[in-house]
Amino acid sequence: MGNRCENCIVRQLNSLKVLGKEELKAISDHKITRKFKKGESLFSEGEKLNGIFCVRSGVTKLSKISENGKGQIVKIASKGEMIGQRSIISEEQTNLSAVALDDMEVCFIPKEHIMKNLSSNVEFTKTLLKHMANDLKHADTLIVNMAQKTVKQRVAETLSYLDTNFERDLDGFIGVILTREDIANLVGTAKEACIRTLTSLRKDNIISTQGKRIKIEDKKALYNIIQGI
Amino acid sequence: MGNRCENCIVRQLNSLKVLGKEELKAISDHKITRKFKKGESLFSEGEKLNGIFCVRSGVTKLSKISENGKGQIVKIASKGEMIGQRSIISEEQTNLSAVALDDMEVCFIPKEHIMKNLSSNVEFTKTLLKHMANDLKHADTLIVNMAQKTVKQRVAETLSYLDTNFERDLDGFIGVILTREDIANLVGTAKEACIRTLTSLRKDNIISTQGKRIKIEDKKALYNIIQGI
DNA sequence: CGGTGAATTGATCGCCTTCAACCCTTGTGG
DNA sequence: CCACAAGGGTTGAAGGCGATCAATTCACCG
Repeated sequence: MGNRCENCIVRQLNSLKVLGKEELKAISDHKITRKFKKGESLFSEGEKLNGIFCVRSGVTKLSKISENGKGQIVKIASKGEMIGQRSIISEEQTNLSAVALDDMEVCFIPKEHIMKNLSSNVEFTKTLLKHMANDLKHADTLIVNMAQKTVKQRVAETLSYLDTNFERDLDGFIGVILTREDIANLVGTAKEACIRTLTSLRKDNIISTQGKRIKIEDKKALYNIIQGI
Repeated sequence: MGNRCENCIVRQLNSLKVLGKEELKAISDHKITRKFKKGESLFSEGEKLNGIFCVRSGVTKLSKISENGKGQIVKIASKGEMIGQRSIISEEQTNLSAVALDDMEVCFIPKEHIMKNLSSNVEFTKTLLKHMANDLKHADTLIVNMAQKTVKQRVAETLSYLDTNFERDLDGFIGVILTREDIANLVGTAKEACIRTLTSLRKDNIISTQGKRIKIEDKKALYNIIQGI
C-alpha cells in the first residue's frame, strides 16, 4: 500500500482533518484501499456496513430504490467525501446504495477506528456533526424542490448544482459524467421528461451538449429558470 | 420559572438526558421558559437564532417557503423535541420557520450553554449526532417519497406517520390537529387534492373524520395504499 | 459491421393543479 | 342572543404537466 493517511491530500477535505497524528496513524494502519470499476456497487441498501468509505478519486451516486423499482439519487459524492457515516453512527443498516460512476479508488476505514475517535475526540465528533447538519440542510431544500418545483426548474437546479460542486473539464463541461437516466433519477423524474427538458435548454442556448457531457452556456438564464421566471 | 431542567420529564426524551448534574444546572439557570399561542411564530426562515428551543408542551410545524409562496412542512415537533439545533451547530441562520400549531410552552436555551457542552461533553455531541443522523435518514426517505409516490400514497404515509408518532386522543383520533392546508403542505400537494384524497379514504372506510380531527379505522388498508397495492 | 444499450422524439392518457363557487363553523360585536 | 363576517372545508370543471409506451436514431464496442 504505502499510502499513508497522514500524507493523503483528500483528508484535508473531510472530517479526518481534525484528527491528531497518533489517531491518524492508527487509522492509516488499518485502512484498506480498494478500487471499484465504473458501475460496480460499493454497498447496497439494507446492507450492514463495517466501516466507512473515504473517496480518493472518482465519483459515486448514493441512491434509494422505491417499491416501484425506480431509483432516486440522493447525493453524488466525489474526492474527499466520506460515505456510510450515517449508518455507522446510527448503528443500523444503510438506507442508501452506492454505485461507482467512474473508476474509483476509495479507502475503507473499519468501524472500530471511527467509533473510537467518536468517543474520545470531541473535535472529530463536532466536525462530523457539522457535516451532517449541512447534509440535512441540503436534504430539506431538496424536499421542498421535489414537492413544489417543476421538472424544468429541478433540471436547471440539478445542472447548476453539478456545475458548481464538481470540477469542470478543460472544455468547460461538467466534470461528472452521468447518463440521462442518472440525471433523471437525480431530478426525480422520468428519463424522457429529463431529456426533453435538456433538449429545450439546448434550443435556447442555455446549455450545450456533446455526447453525455453537458456545458452551461448561460448561467444567468439558468438561474432565472430555477427561480421560475 | 421555578421549573428545573433536572426535574423536567421531557429531558428524558432528548439529547439533554446525557448531561451531568452540573451541566444541567448551568443550563437550567440560564434557560428561559416562554409561551406561544397557536399560530404564533417561534422563528422565521433566515433568522439568526441565539439558542435552541426545547418543547415542553404543544406542537409546532417546521416549514420552508419556496419562491412561489407555498410552504412545505418538513417536520412536526412535539413534547421533548429540540428545535433549532441544526442552525446553531452550523453557525448560520435557520433554513426553516417554526410556527405553533397549539398553545405551546417551550424552554429557550442560550447558544453558549449548548456550545459549551458541545465542546466538552463527547456523549452529548454523540447523542446529538445520532439524532441528526436519524433526521437525515428520515429526510432521505421523504425525498424519495416526494419524487416517486402519488398524492394518495403520500397522504396515506403522512397519516400513518402522524398516527404512530403522536399521541392519540381519548376517542382514538390523531392527537395533532392540523388544518387541511397544513396536511397538504406536509404531503406536498395542493389543499384540494389533499381533501379529495381524504374524502375518498373516508368513503372506503379507511379513515373517519370529525371536524379537523382524523382517525384511522383500517390500518392494514392504509399500509396497502402506501405500498401502492 | 452487426449488436447492444443509450438517446431522442412522438403520441396518448391520467393525475394533479388551478380557478371558482358554495357550504359550514366559529367567533365577535351590536 | 342574533347577525354577520371570516376563514376553513368541500365539490365541480377545465386544462396542463409529466408519466408511459412505442418507434426510431445514435454511439460505442467487440
